[in-house]
Parts: sequence; C-alpha cells; structure tokens
Amino acid sequence: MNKEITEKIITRLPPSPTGLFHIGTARTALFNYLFARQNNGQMLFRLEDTDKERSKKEFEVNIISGLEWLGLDYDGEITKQSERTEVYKKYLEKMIEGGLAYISEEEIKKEGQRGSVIRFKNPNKEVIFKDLIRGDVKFDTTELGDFVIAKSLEEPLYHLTVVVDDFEGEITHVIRGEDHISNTPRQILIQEAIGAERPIYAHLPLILSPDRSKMSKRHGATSVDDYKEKGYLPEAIINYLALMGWNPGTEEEIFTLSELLEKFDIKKVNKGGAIFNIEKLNWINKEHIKLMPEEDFKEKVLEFSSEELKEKFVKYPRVFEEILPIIKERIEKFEDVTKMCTDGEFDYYFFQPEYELEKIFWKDENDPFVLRLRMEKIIEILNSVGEFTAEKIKEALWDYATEEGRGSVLWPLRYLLSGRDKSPDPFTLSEILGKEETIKRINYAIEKIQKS
RNA sequence: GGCCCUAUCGUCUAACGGUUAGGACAUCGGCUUUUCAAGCCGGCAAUCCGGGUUCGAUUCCCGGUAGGGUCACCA
Repeated sequence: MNKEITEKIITRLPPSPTGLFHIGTARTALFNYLFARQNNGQMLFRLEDTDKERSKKEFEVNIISGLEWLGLDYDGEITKQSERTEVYKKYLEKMIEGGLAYISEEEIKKEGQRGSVIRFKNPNKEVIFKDLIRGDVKFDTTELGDFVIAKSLEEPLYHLTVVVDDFEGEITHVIRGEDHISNTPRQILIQEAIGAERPIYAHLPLILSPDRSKMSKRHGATSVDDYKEKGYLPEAIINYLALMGWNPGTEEEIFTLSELLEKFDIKKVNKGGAIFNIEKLNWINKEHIKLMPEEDFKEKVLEFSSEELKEKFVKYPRVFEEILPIIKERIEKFEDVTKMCTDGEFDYYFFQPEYELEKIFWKDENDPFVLRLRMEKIIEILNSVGEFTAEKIKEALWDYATEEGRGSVLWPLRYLLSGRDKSPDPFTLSEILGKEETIKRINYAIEKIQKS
C-alpha cells in the first residue's frame, strides 16, 4: 500500500437496525475493524435508520451489544441518520438549486407512494471504480435513470444518506458486502454531484447458505445471538468469520483477535462467496474451548447446566472438578452441556443407576456365577488400593483384567457404575465416585445377580 | 431478462507459468488402556468446458457454461 496508507484511515460500519445482528454484518464489522486498527485508523459506527417503518430500537440494542460481545469496538459516538434530517435537507436543497436533482411529480401506483419525490439528475456516464479486492469495476449508469434519492426534503433515502455521511465522516475506505457493488455507481454519481471525494472500495465476498444463496433466515441460524445462545465463544466466531474469505497463506487456522490484527491482509481476501459450514465452526469452537482459562470454562459450564445439576455441583464440588475435563473433551459448544443434562448424562455420578442385568455381560458371555466371582475379585483388589485415583485403580486392576480378558472385567465394571452403553472409562468413573460408592455399586450388581 | 461479480476435493482454501495440485473440516479405515468421546496414524476426494498465448497453463487472454448479486418512494 502506498497512497492509501499515508493518510489517516477511517472505515465505517453502517448497519440498518431492521433485524437482529446478522452474522454477515459481523464479518463485515470484523474486516473493517481489522483494517482500521492495523493501520492505526478508526472505525466509525452509524445506524442507518431512515426507514421508520422497519427500524426498531430493540435491533439497535441487539447490534450494539453483539458488537461488544464480539469485542469489536468502534470510535467516537454513534451516528443515527434519523437525527440528521436537517443535514440531508441542506444537501438536497443545494442539489435541487444546482439542477443536480429535481422534484418529480409522480403517478401513484402503489399504496403509500408520494405524489412527488426527489430524483437525482443522472448525467448518464460511464463510471469506473477501483476495488481493493476485485480490481476495476465498470458500469454504464444510463440504465439507472433518474433514481429517487428522497421521498421529500425531510425524508432522504439510503443512497443519499450514505454518501453524505461518508463524506462528512471523512471515510477513506468503504468495506462492505458484495451485494453493494451495484449500489456503488449510484453513490459515486451522488459524490460527484456534491463534490465529495471518492473513498476506496473493497467489496467482500458473501457468506452463503448451503444452497449457495445469500445467507438468510430460512436456512437456520443467521444472527450472532443464535450462536451466542448455543454456546459458541465470541473468539471462535471471530476466528471462523475471518476464515470466510481470508487466510494467512500458512497452514495455521486458529487465531485470536490480536493475532488476526497482526496477520490479516485485506489484499488477500478472496473473491468468491463462501458457504457457511457449521461443522468447521464447531471444530474451531472446540479448539477455542481448549484454550480457555479453567475458571472461564467452569463458569460457562455452570451457565449452561440445568438448575438441578448446578445444585449438585455446589453440593459436591469435588465431583464437579473431576467431571470438568470429561465435559471438555465431549462438547464442541456449551449448548451440549444442556443437552447432556437433559439426556441424563450426569445422573450416574450422583445416583445408583438402574439397568438390565443382561447389559453388564461382556459380548456373548452369560454365566452369572463367573460374573459374580469376578465382581468379588474386583472388590478385593479395589479394597487394597490406597490412593483411590484412576491411575492407581487401573494399575491395581490391570493384570487381573488382562488375565481374565479385559472386556470381561472392565465392561461389567464400567456398566454397573454408569448404567449406560457409553460413558467414560471405569477407572475414571471409580475415582469420581470414590471407593465406598464404587464398591457399593458393585455389591448392588452382585445382589442383582443373586436375585436372577 | 439487463447490468455486475465469481469459478481448485462435499465444504473452507493453498499453489512467482514448471508441485506426485498442499492443508483444514467432514467422511472412511486402523491404532491406543473394553464402550463412547478425545488423541494419533492412514485412505478417498478437486483445477467447469472450449479455444488461444507459451517449450510448458490451476495460474495469463477470449468465448461458453454454471452459480451468485442487483435491478424499490428497503438498506
């Protein structure tokens, strides 16, 4: 970069508060943020709320808090276009005065239409603009006609307000979604009419749904909130979003925001749209979970636990501590903890599980007498274990298990402790339950055998 | 349909015009201290088509095809 970098860089993030903070908006925010910050510049934030019908306060709040959650901060005060009517009015008046725009009397075809609107006087020329990502883009603006820039002097429309605000905000770089490419020639025409300098453009590839169309609500989760609620980490979302259309050129894939600040390069942004792939996000989220400080992880687990489980964790802090690593290796997002609660995945840590006797036989074994002898032998071995840790328990049991056939000894032990087809290994389970409870559960199984 | 953008494994992507076209996710198979998970190892899998330019095209040019975006008194 030569010319661009010698001036103070100012980018902007101009969402319209007509819906929840969209994942695509978040990606645009990230790239604007990275570009501005790494060049010692600024990122301005403004709300494009000129559409009074669709703009809602709740969406403003949602977007602002979402940005904060992601850790993408902006500079200065928030600009709200709805509060700048007078400013736009001045530009409109000046344009009309100068013959660059005019009040047009219209035939009313639709409900809500005005009898007169303000149209831009299109000079019908060819516009070529430079795009940081795509190179030169050329348009013939003739086909645009005299497009409407305001419903009235007090009701400006998008193209006008964007240009005025970018001009007054001294925006140097407009980084936005590819869906804005065809808006660019209109905006350039208005810039020229009001004497505004042309910013440098960078049109980002779109984030696509699996059917390759622009990501939309009907394809599932599209708002940042959706992912926050499912227990994805903001760091993971940032990381994944950065990888949608950009990569550092190395084989590294896990980044923190500050690492992105070092490595991101807008010139390396791809041109083609990218399909949003939840599997990869899950993997990245898991990687970031691994990087979390223990305390934060614990807090998150608690946040997504059922009330019932939370109480148990408070009551049995030792068990909680021991289950933590098991949870960590089993989840990819914190919502999975909630699911584990619902599925009763934690119950056996606290209660004697119920199960069918046949289930504790390994494969096609079925001799209750042999099984009982083995269980009694396990109790005997366990009783001799001093320090009751998974490591020591395994050590003590190993030779016997190997002798008898590991499955024949370890499967029943694991099953009688958990009452489940799937669970952590019997040594870990024993340690968590403690010697007393472990032996109690083995005896419970022996009783079951006797009764049969 | 007009205009515009885009085109490498299923997906995200790498490859100064010369590589056995690389990595990651997913998938499949194996290993590890029974199950599940995790981890490790390995397999499958791609340059849209046709012309040029060139000694040599994934790479440059043109055309086609396909996909997407956009054509509001929304943003």
